Amino acid sequence: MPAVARTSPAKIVAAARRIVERHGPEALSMQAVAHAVGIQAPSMYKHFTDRAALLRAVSLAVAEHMQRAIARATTTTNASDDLRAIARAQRSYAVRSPHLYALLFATSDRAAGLADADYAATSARILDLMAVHGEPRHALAASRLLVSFVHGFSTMEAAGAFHLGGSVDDAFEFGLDRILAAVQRANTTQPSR
Amino acid sequence: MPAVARTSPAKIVAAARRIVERHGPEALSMQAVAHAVGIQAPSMYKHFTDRAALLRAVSLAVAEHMQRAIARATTTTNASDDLRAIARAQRSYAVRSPHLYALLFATSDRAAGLADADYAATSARILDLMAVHGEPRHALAASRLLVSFVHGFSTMEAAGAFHLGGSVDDAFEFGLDRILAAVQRANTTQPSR
DNA sequence: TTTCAAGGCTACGCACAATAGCTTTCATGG
DNA sequence: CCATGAAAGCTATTGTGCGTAGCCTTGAAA
Repeated sequence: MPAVARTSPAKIVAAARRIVERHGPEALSMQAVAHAVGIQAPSMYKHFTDRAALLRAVSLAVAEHMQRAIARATTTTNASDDLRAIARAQRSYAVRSPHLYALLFATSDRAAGLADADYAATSARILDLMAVHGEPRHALAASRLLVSFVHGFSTMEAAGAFHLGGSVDDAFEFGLDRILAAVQRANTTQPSR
Repeated sequence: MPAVARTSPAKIVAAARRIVERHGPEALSMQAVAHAVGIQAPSMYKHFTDRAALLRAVSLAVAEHMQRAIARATTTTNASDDLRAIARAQRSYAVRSPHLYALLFATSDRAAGLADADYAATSARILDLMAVHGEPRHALAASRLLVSFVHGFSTMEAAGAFHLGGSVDDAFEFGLDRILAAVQRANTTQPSR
């Protein structure tokens, strides 16, 4: 290859990620990232075609990171425990890094939204686990129920929407318990009440 | 009052709302709104201190509009029907106007997020209904479960996240059924299975 | 050693937010 | 019946940020 190479796409993404994590996506200016990696703003365009592309790269990196965190959380001992672990890992990530989490679901004019393929791995894992934990014919709907709850809860918690008192942790566990019980396979040891 | 008055805050908010609804929040420039109401961009600042204030006003108008839609949906015949109706109304709104819906939950640096008070009415209504439908001591957690599901599902549907086939409508009704059954009061006529 | 492209730079154009300061219009009070 | 003053408009301007144009440097490869 050719010339001096003062930085790299990976370093740029890392710097951009840090900025978004701390100050939100609108704080992500090409200039800020450029200075963080020691180059001038226009040189950014040698690595990413535009700001949207950079944001997409950050989204992708975050998605991979979160999927790894989720994968690490599963114990593979039993399906419902794994579903719980995935749910907790997702919420934990969302609350710890709300800006990064929001990025994954941003729909704003396709600026940073991820392609279907990026969710495929985790979706498939949840679907498989749900087919074991519950009735296979309801596995898709049950997965959507669980995933919607976890995503909605995490988003609202991160946005500070739960302000009526009561333990937010307890509410999450309550929801998790009720959902898993409600979609549980009939012939299991634990009865539904 | 004083002078010509070619427009009004209400008209400006209406125009701004239309722009956000159609093209998303980032399409909301002061110039675009100004032209839509027939004035020049700097004159906008005679009505709103800055862009964030305008966006906040739009959020508020949308919140009121959606709350009215939700209030209209309730039949007051029985608690679980009302909870279902509220859930369906919220999802319907989110899917029909995803940009406006997203605005209500935007946390981005407090740009457009709403204050606690704006949610109070609907929150309280759901909490009351849930106290009737389910065990009162679990009403808060059960409300959070239901609301999280509805919000998460609506957001993900609007973002096009449900792409694995199957009926999205059915999945929503499935989730609603299971949640309401799972938090139902014990001494009710309808058994949980 | 010559070439050439990657990766850096400065200079620039454009879009948008926001401010400054002027002008117009009408409602009110002398 | 005017004089005043505030509301609401305007043009001009500044600042910031995206993105492009075009030049320079360097090292790898021919």
